[in-house]
Amino acid sequence: MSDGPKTSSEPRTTRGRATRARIVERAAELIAAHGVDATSMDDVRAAAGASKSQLYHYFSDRDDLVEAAVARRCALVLDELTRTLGAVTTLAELERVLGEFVAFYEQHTMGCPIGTLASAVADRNEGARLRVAAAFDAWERLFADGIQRIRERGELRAEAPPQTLATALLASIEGGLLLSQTRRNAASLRIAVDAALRQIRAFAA
Amino acid sequence: MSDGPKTSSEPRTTRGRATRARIVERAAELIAAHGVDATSMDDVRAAAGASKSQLYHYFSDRDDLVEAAVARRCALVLDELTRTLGAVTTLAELERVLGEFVAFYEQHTMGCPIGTLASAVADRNEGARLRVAAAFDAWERLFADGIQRIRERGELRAEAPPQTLATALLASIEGGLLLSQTRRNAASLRIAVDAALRQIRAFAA
DNA sequence: GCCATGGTGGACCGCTTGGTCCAGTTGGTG
DNA sequence: CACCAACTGGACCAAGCGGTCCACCATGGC
Repeated sequence: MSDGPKTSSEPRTTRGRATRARIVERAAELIAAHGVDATSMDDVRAAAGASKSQLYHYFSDRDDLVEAAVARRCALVLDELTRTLGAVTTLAELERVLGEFVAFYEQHTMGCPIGTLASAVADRNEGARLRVAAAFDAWERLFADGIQRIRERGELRAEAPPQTLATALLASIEGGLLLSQTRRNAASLRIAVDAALRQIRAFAA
Repeated sequence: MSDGPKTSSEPRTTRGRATRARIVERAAELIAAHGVDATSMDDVRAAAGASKSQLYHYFSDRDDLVEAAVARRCALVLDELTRTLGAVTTLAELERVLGEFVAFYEQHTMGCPIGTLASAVADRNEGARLRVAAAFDAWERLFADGIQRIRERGELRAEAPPQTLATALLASIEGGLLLSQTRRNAASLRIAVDAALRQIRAFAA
């Protein structure tokens, strides 16, 4: 489950693990800041204070490093999402969390950390694509589990379908973020999220 | 309204206009097929059967050509969308058109022609970003106008907000396409579009 | 028929890119 | 403490990139 067959070599010493981790960490930061295509191996090398041979010692090629960095970034984002969504058990909490989410993007005009990776990687790096797909799955499950808890609590009727509602909510968020990023105006995101939320509320008991 | 201040020179002869158009056309095709970042000036040059000096005669730099190609691609896509959405006047027609839309993506796994451009260009080419934003606006308006016609026809109640519903529908489509493209499975798109449609149907008279 | 202007061909340039190679250092184990 | 695999540094390379330059061709108004 750790990773694909492409990885050059797994570090065997403490120092090696630290070096590899430093490279992945810096690569993930650079990619998050400037995008996959605008991040070169040499940028990573410099930021990590490593040498060329180290990059190619731990990663078979650029795609391999990108995949690791994408996986790392997804893990970080999912940590944050789990922290805010993992404990949601009421409709009010879900609405509050999503409200804060939208409020954040009203102040920081940017794309979705995961969605941006998705379209940068989808048709070009199969390994990285799978990592992003897994991140979407995990995010969607956080929504689905939360909705299910709300339902079990009795706030939603039994026929409310958590999985479907979660998919629709995630799609609204991703689409809303793309529209808002392109328009440099968070209004679209707010409308999209409100619509998805209304859809859920339609199943209120 | 024609274009920005960056354009090197507008062709003054029939031959010049043909050459410029050929370059833009091929650039738009290559970008649609392989993405903005994977399309080099030399790829365009070869595909258009032109010389380097011609590219830089008609466009000040790569960004300028990308902007023109993006605008061209958006225009083509919008033509098609206008053809299918422009005449929608009933809920059933809207549902049919969207059903065909989803069906298409169930067979051809790919991203949204416009959405893909959006995220490739949003933070890197301001001129192109504005073209994509305008395309989103036009698409959204096609939806809004259609919903309004449906409402005026009496199929939707007076309080149905065409503009808001159009934004939510577009966001659902874009998000659904991104999820489906990443997952290589059109199920997410179908769910997202169904949800948006249900939202509209909720205002049925 | 001349000639200015717009259009064209393609060699050329400096730079960055992903990737290779090998000599040297480090550090855990027998 | 010796050894060997793991690790490191960085010079080096070919290919591809965006972009420049200049000599040459086409054409329509005088």
